[in-house]
Amino acid sequence: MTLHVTNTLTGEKEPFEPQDPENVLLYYCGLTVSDPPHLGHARSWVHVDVMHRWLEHLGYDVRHVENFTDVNEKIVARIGEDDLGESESEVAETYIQRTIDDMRSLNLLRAEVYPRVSEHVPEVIDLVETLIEKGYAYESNGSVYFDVTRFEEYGKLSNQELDEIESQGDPDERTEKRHPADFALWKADGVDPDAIDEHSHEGVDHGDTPPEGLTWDSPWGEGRPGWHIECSAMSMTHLGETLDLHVGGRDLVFPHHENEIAQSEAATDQQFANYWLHCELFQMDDEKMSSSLGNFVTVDEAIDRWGTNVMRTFLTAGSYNSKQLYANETIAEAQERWDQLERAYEAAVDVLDSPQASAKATDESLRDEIDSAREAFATAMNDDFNTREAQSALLSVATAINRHLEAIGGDADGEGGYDYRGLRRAVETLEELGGVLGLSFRGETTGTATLAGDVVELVLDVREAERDVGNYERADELRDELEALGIEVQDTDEGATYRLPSGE
RNA sequence: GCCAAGGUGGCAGAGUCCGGCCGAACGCAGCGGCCUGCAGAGCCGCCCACCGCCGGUUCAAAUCCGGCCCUUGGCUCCA
Repeated sequence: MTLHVTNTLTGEKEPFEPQDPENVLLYYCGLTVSDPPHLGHARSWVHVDVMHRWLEHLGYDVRHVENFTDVNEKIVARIGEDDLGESESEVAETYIQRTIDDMRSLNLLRAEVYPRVSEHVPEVIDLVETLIEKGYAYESNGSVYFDVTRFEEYGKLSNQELDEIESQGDPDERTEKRHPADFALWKADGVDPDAIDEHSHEGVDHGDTPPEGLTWDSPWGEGRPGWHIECSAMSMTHLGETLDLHVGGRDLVFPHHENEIAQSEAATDQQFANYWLHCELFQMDDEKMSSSLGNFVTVDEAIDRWGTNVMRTFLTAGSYNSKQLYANETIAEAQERWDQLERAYEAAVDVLDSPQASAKATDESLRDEIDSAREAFATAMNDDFNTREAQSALLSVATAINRHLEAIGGDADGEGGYDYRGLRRAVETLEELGGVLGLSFRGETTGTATLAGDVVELVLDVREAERDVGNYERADELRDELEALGIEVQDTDEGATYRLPSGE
């Protein structure tokens, strides 16, 4: 089965065929860097990252471009707040750095480039000029608007009729516009102080001298790029006129992506993107998580608390295009899934790297289960990146490992022994397919050469001595105390084993 | 009001495009058993679903068609 994706443009699940059979041009609508990234952003990032990884797994060379919108009145509104910075670009850089740090801690593959609006203003101006020349845009009081009535297919992405769209943009723009749904490509002058007020955090008062944003000279006078135009300018600059995949949040379908299509296709007469994929949003109780509602958990808080692997397991616990419930219970479940994978992985590595792993032992059912898990994983991912099903396939590898270890058990020195080739295949499968989900197994087993590990072993030796003399009360205390530190202790036939908390 | 997505067990979440293998996956929670000094982990088994409601098509529907109810998102900044 080949890869199929759900295309918002058609509403259908379609076979994915990039223009060039070896390359995929992927554009992801990145953030406006005016607030710290939250888990909602992380959810989309991780899903795009998984798409990227799966496409590479399928053999494509993925050219992934992701922008930072660093010119926006919301950024200007943050000037002077906390230690964010004293200018629009300083505030933007503060948040860009934070965003990049978060991306790294989520184990995201790097994009080919992360273009910023402030470095693409000449391209924006060129594009706006083209649109005016072709009659799709008009200047009004130093601002330039896109004329939606000239673009016949306007509304094709969000399925709306033009006369049902009431208006776009600030109220005071409306007098300058020919049609209420026309949207700004270029805005005259600097940032409107009212906009600063509107976007400032509560309690922040800039007084009589509101901060000012950047402006650029243009054929229409000093001004700033409109909100939507930058994505068209940047994606064309770095990926060309027609993208294979354009991905973004569901909340951007209208007006942002609709407007991108209009301005891009009007300018180039080419289809802007062949496949539009939209990531669904988090649900918190009965509303979405968002910056503007303030009901978010930041990425760094989440990573600190749960760790990268658990967060990625959580974020891929549903399909990218279905809503996900954000709740402690759903995260705890992800924690459990990840622990199962990691425990099985570590157990397999332990045995694999032991003399009990035999060159001749073969466990057909282990091998069969790995093969069918690999197939199930591929089928799931090819079916519109069904990450939940993919996780399920991974878990079945873990079960197969445990079953094999259970079956051989303490009898490894006897007839059978552990199936070296089977376990090696299992370990590689977890690494490879887990890697597609961006999960990384620690690759080392219990008893590592860390100081923490040495100390734990020391405590376990003491505990073992207590057990030998039947002092179970003290032994249990020691175990409880270790577990209070996050160290899992397990008594087995070969003595106690332990797992350090992730990150240690 | 208009546009879009969705309503599946106690929770979460696949399956719906291509009707039958769905008496509904995977996981969590719950219950038994194995193992264990105990616990955990693991293994084996079990419990819980008339798949929002009503009607239709069909030999056969969670899956197709029609109507209705409800939820969420978009129509203002938003992943």
